[in-house]
Amino acid sequence: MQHGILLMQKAGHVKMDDSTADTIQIRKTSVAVQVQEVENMNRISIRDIARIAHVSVTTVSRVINDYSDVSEETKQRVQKVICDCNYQPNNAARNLKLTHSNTVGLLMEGSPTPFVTGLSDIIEEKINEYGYSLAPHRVTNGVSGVDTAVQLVMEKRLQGLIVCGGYFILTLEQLHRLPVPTVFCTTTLNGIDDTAYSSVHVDDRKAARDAVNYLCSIGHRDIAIIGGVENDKGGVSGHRLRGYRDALEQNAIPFDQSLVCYCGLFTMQRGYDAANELLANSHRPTAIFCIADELAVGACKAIFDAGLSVPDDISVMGFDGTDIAQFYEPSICTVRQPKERIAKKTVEVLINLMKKKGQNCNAVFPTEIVTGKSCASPKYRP
Amino acid sequence: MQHGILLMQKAGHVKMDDSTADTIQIRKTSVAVQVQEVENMNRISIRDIARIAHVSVTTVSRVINDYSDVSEETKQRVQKVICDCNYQPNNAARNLKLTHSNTVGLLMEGSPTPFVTGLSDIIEEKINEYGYSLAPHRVTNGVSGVDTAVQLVMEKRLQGLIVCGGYFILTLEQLHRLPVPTVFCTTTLNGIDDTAYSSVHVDDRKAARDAVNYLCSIGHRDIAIIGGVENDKGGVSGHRLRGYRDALEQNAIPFDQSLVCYCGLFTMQRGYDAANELLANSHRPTAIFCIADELAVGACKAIFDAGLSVPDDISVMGFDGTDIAQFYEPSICTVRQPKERIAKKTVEVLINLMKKKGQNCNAVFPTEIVTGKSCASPKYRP
DNA sequence: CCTTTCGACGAAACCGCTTTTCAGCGAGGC
DNA sequence: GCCTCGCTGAAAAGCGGTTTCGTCGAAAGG
Repeated sequence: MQHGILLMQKAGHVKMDDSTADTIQIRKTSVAVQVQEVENMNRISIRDIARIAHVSVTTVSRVINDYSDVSEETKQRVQKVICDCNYQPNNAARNLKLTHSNTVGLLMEGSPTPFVTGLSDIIEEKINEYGYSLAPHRVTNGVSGVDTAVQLVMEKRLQGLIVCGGYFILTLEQLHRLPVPTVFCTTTLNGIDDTAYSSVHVDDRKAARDAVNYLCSIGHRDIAIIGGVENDKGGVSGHRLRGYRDALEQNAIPFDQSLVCYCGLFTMQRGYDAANELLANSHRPTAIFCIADELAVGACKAIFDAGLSVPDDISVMGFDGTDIAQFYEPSICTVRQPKERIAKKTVEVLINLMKKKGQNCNAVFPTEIVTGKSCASPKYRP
Repeated sequence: MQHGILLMQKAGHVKMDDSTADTIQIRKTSVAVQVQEVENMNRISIRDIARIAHVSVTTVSRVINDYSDVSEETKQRVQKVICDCNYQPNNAARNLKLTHSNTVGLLMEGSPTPFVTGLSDIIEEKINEYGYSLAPHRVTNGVSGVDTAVQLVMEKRLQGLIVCGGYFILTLEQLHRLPVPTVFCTTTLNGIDDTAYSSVHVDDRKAARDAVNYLCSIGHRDIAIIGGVENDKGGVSGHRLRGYRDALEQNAIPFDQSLVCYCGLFTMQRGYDAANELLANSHRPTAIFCIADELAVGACKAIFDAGLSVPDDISVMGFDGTDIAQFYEPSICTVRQPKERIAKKTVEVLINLMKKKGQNCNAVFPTEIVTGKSCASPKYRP
C-alpha cells in the first residue's frame, strides 16, 4: 500500500476573512486529496505488520523492542515489513499498556528568556540521552496556570517534572498533588522548607551579594536594583534582592526603597521602563544591578536615551551571562550561571529520583562575575 | 484516599560523581517515601470514580465529555467526586480510543531564536483557543533530525504539523511521508513547487530587496550580506540572498561573492565572526545586511571591536524586528515581520486543513522597514 | 528410544477510556 | 391502558500495543 499524499491540481478560491484581507498575495493553489489517505494512514497496526510478515503480533512486538528470543531471519523479515510499510508503533497504545509515558515535563514561566531557552536546550539533550523525551510547557497564568500544568502531568502520565526559571508561584498544596518526582531548576519553591524537595540552582543570594559588592568595590554607593516581583520568597527575585541588601549592609550603605524597581517580566522593555523610573528618582543611582541580562539591556538603552553614558554616568550590571551581555556595546558586566552544569545536574537528579535510587537534593553551583565595560568607577560624585 | 507525598526526615549521603564533585554545597536532605504513592497514584480510573459516585462508567464518561443527557444533580455529584479524587482521565487511553491526540506538532530548527520563540508563543496561544494543544519539538540534526520528527508525528498521532523558521532541509519524500496537514511558517520547502503545500510567510526576497534598496537609497554601494546557508533554495536564507542580488542589479552594482558570508546559525557569535571576515576582506563594505537581528548585533560588536563606528564607518541592517533591534545602541535598522499575524494565519490555515474544509494556501504578509540609528549614509567614501 | 531442555513463536488477556446497543423505569400525555 | 420521553445503566467492542503463559519441534542427554 502506497502512503504518499495524492495531489490534484484544482483551481480554488482562498477564503479571506477580515484579518487576512490585506495579505499582499494569496495564490490559488492545489487541494490535497488526502482525506482518505489521512484517515487510513494511521491505521497500520502491529497486527497488519504481523499478518504481512506471516508472524504473530507477539513476535513483531519482540522485534520492535529488541528482545532476544527471535531468530535473526524472522527479525530481518519483520524489520523489512515495518520499514516498507513506514510503520510507527502508536505511542498512546504503548503508554496505556506501560502505564507510563517515558516522558518528563518541563515547566517554564511565560515566554522563555534566552537563558531559559539555552537551559532547556541542554536539558532536552540530556533527557534524551537517558532515553526519555521532554514535553515542554509554558505556564502563563500564575497559580491557575500551574494548576493546568499539574493536570497536564497527570493526564499525560508524565514521569517527572522540571520546573525551570522565573519565580514560580507554586503552592505546597500544588507540589504535593504532583504524583511524580519534581526538581526545581534555577528556582526554588516559594516559602517552603527547602529540604523537602529537590532543586538545582546557584546561590542567588550570594551571587547578588557578590555582584553588588563588586559595584561597591569599584566605588559605588548609590546602587539601584531592578528586580522581579515584590514579596517574593523562594524565587530568584527574592533571593537576589536579599543578596543586594546583604551587600549594602556589609558596606554600611543604608537601604533606600526608592532604588528598588520591580519589573515583573524579564524583558528589555521592562528594564527600559524601570530604568526610566530610576532616572526620574530624586535619589539618582550611580549603578543599577539588574537581575537579568535583558533588563540590563533595557536599562542601558534608557540611560542612553536620557543622554547619559554607561558606565561614565551610570554603571549597569546584569545577571545570567547570556550572549547579549557579551555582545552588547558596551559589554555588560554580568553574573554567569553555569547553565551546562545546572542542566546536566538537574537531569541527573531527576533521573535518580525517578529510578527511586536518589533522594531529594539541593545542588548549588557557583557563579562567577564576568566583567564588562558597563561597569566602572563612578566618575562624577555628587 | 489521600494522595499527598509523605516526607520523612532521614540523614543521607548524596552521591557525587566527578562531574558534580565541585558543586559548592550539597545539603543532605530528606528522602521522599513516595514509592508506593507514585505507583498507586495514577491508578484511579474512571471505574473508581463511577463506583464512588454510585453511577455507571458510562455516566462518568458522559459527564467528562459534557454530554447533554445527564441530569444536573448527577452531573454535580460526579464532578465533585472527580474533583475530590483529583482524577484526570488517562490521556493515552483516550487518545487510543479516539485514534487521535488533539495535538499538533511544532518543529523548530535548533535552538529557537527570539523571533521564533515569540512566534511559537502566539502559535501556542492560538492553537489552544481552537481546543488543540501544541507539542513543540526542536530538530537538531538536519535531515535525520527531520526524520525523527516525522516519526514523532506518527508515533504521537499528531493531527497537524507546523514547521517553523530557519532553513529546514525537508525533502519532498519526507513531506509526503507526513500523514497529516503541514504548514510551513516563515519558511518554505526547499526547491519544491510551492503550490503543493501550505505556507505562511513574508516575501523574503522582496523584503531583502527592499532592505538593500534602502541601503542603496542612502548612498551605499559596497554592501555585504551575512546569510544563512549556501545553496539554499526554499529557505529564508536563499530567498533573502536573491533579494539582495535583485537590489544590487536594480542599482547597477556588480555582485561581489567576497561580500557574501554564510553563518549557518543565527547567533550573535556567528554574526561577529562573519563581520570580522568582512572587515578583513580587501573589498571592505560600507554596509552589512544581516538576515537576522542576532547576526546584526554580532556584526556591530565586531565593528566596534575593530575601532570603527556604526553607522559612521559601516551601516548594519538586521531582519525580523525583534526587541534587541530596538534596544541595541545604536538601534538597529531592521525588517519587521508581522509575527502576530503570521502566527494567527498559520494556525487558521492548519485548522482549516485539519477540518478538511480548507485547501493548501500560500499566504504572504508584508514586511516593513524599521529605521534605526545603525544605518546612515556612508561618511567616508573610498 | 524416551525424556528433557531449549529456542522460537503464538493465543489471549489486559491497560483505561469511549461509544454503542439495548434495556429499564418512572413521569406525564393521550 | 398505551406511548413517549428523559435519565440512567450493564455489557461489550474496540483502540494498538505489551506480556504472560503455553505450545511445538528439534537437539541433547540418558
